[in-house]
Amino acid sequence: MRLYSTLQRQKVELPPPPGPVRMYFCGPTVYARAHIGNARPFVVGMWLRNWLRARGYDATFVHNITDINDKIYKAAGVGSSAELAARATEWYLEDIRDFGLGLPDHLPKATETIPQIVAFISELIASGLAYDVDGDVYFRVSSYPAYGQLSRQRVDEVEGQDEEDVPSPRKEDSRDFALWKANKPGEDTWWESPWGRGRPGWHIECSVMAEDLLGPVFEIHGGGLDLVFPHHENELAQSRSLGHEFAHIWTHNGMLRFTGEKMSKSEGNVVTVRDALDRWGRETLLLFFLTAHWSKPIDFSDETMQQARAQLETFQNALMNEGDGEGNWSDLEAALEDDFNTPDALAVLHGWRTAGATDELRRGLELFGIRPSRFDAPDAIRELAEERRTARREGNFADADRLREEIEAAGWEVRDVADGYQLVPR
RNA sequence: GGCGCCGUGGCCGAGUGGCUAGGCAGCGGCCUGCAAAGCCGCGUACAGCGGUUCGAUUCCGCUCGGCGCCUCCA
Repeated sequence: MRLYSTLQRQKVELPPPPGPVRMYFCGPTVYARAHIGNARPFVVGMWLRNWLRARGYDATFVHNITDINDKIYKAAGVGSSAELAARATEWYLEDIRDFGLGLPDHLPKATETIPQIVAFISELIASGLAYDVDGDVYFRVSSYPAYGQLSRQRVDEVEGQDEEDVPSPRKEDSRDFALWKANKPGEDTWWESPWGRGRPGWHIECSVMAEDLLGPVFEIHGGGLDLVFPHHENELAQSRSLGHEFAHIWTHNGMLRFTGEKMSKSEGNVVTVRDALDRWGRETLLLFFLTAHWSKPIDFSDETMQQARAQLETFQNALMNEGDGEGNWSDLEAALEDDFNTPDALAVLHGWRTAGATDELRRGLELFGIRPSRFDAPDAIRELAEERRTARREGNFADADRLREEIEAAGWEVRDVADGYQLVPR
């Protein structure tokens, strides 16, 4: 099993089963409903974990929730930031549950990791890798010569990472980034720390949550491509400067595009997971994600979603009857072992479909959480279909056609098959 | 300006130095009372220009175009 890693710029082999394979994928900041792009790391992470387990790996998946930061304060306005974060966390949990892929092994929250974060920052300070100024603590970028190794940024060309537009005069170096931020007026959520009241910076929480649950060395760190710099670069710097290997493989999923651009809250071109689920259903959405390689961008549009839906229907049709074809499971393994190539895997599934290898097909789709539903038509529809069947037997095709139209008007399609009929929702 | 990704047939989308990807849509056919589903067949694609090579969609260079990051962002 190998995966393309941003750090090494090539596919990196995973140790053989049972591993372990410990995975940490960055989750969302909770201050609004998650959009579909936010869901990609979750979906890819769950697929990967489930697949690794199926392959005999001891896989652990940690997916964090950032429930404290500037955006949350801002979005909460005069309301309670903690309340907003709690509500948005529930939204997110509902959303990911509804994908039907199961849940990560751990869903840590930044606000529940504060003591570990404080301890980690203290260690950085004690090692001379960080310094505090009036209640703020910054990581000293110059103390870590390998800084920039992940994003291939040259340290001297990196612009300042100031949270506000004005460079902070308190920093030794504009590239230094905050580990701890002193509480400011209007910020209603804070913790006591050796540096005074405040709250953790964005990057440190991920280093700490990952190491807290997975240890100082783990196999895979994932997240959106937009997090490579500065977020992941900073995580890597914090942890490695303390001598921890931290993650070995860094996977970055491609951006979800909508109206030609990256879907993002700040652009406003957003479709929430909730809306997409309601409109298209979870299986179509999953199939949609399957159509593109995880590392590539993917376009969300009516057309691409309709194509996904059409594919899903062909699978559903195939699984309405048991086939007696044979499928080669290793074909699917080959596709997934090589960088988790789901479009390639999809082609294998279609091969099984046309071959009538329904056992393998069902098992293969199940891996991705796609479980074609049974179609149980309501009694009223069944009665119409029975009536139509009788009419057809008697050669009364005018009535048969009229009944079909009635059934269609009620949202169902009748298909005449060898031993009767099938009812499929339209 | 710096770092990086990508451009495959109407659409989506893998992949490879020479051998059919696959799907969706379309067209033709089989099947069907008519349909639907399914099956068979068809389009003969790799942005452009150079270069390397016996041979390039696949390697190198340039051009054009799209995208991401460098600021919060999955």
